[in-house]
Amino acid sequence: MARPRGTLLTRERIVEVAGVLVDAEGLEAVSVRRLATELGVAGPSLYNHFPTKNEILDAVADAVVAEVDVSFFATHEWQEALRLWAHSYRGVLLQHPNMVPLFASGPGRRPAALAMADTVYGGLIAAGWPPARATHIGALMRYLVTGAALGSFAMGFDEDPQVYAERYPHLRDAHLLAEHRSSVDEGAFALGLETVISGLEAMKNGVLR
Amino acid sequence: MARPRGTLLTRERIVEVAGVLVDAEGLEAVSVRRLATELGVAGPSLYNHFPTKNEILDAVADAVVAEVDVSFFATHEWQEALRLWAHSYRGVLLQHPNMVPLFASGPGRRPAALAMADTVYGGLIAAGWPPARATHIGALMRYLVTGAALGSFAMGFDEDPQVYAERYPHLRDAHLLAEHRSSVDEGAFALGLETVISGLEAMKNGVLR
DNA sequence: TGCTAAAACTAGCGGTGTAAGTTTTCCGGA
DNA sequence: TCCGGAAAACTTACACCGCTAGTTTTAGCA
Repeated sequence: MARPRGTLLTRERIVEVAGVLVDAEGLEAVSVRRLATELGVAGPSLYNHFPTKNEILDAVADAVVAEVDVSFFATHEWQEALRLWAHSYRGVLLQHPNMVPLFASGPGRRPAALAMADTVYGGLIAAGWPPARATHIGALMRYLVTGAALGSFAMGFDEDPQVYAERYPHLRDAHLLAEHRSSVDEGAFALGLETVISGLEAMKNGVLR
Repeated sequence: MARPRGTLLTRERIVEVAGVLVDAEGLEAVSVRRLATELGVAGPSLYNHFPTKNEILDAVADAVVAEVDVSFFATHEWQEALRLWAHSYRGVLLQHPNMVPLFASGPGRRPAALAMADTVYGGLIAAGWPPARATHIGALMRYLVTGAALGSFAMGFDEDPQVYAERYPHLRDAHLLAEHRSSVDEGAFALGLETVISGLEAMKNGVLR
């Protein structure tokens, strides 16, 4: 086959199939040849649409970020908007756990990530926050959400309980955490979110600093 | 050469050299053959000491975690201990930016990570926090620190300012952030840390909930 | 002293990302 | 309407990757 009649590949289709493959089988399952096979195409054909495998994965990550709902900043007060946005953000990452490592290495300056940052920053400015603080708040929220997603993904207490008891006395019951992990994660995340938001509220009202 | 007179390789030496290599040239520079060359040894000899390349990198990550200072929980009140520990933790990660992706994929249950969790959890319990809350607090701090390290590593506004002005109106001056990045990161991290700690203080005194 | 386990080696397998060059199809301009 | 160049698929191939297998020599212990 040389050039086919209809176009077989588009950036969109490549990104979509790659995303499905990552979700289903993990990052290591995505090789150029494997992804091409999944698309019904021979290996290096993908390089007609992307210069590099990493750029494909970056685009996948960006498509995921695009799922985050930032509409709240147009309809709610900044406190509630932050809260709802953060939960949406975290929810999206939790739905794609295999992609979390992508956010640890790829640059956070793809279109969807920038659009999200733009909306959040704009919303905070409109709410009266000084630019420097708005920058801090946006960054801080990102830390919380990505840190939480990363933590959920990476942590795990599933070894022999006896080993724990001997070596790490305070973690004696930590092996129990495995089954409660998602609830622990939610609790810790909510704790952080609420303490931060009420701290910010106090700061805005001049109670702090 | 068959088996040499003196031992050429030890786990410690492998981990140490691998760490130096990651710091100097990044994760992709570490291949088994390259690392072996750096150790003055032929490729697969490393497999006499580690079953897998990933386990080498896990050990490197764990050695980094071991640098974190957790002694404060024995000498300070829980608020100050949390603060000092978090800063130490973040400082260590910032000194090894190339390793950040390791913390996004590797399991957080290597010895040093567990020892750190044990100390923190124990300190919070000793300070009177109920176990469930102590778990949340420990997890939350981890979210903050790793999220911040990850953010510092991944973020970057260094493209053409004109592109920003057109597409992301609120980020018009965001390209300026590149030069102030470390100060922004520090500010955002400190903001999170302080709001969280004072929120926790209020909670412990029964002001909240 | 002799045996076993350890620690290095060499050779090689299947897979990886990507470059190079080829062929065919599509599409815009004369 | 024709035609030339870009686009999009292909095949081939390279250098490297993680890792396995089997070999040899040394070290340590009975």
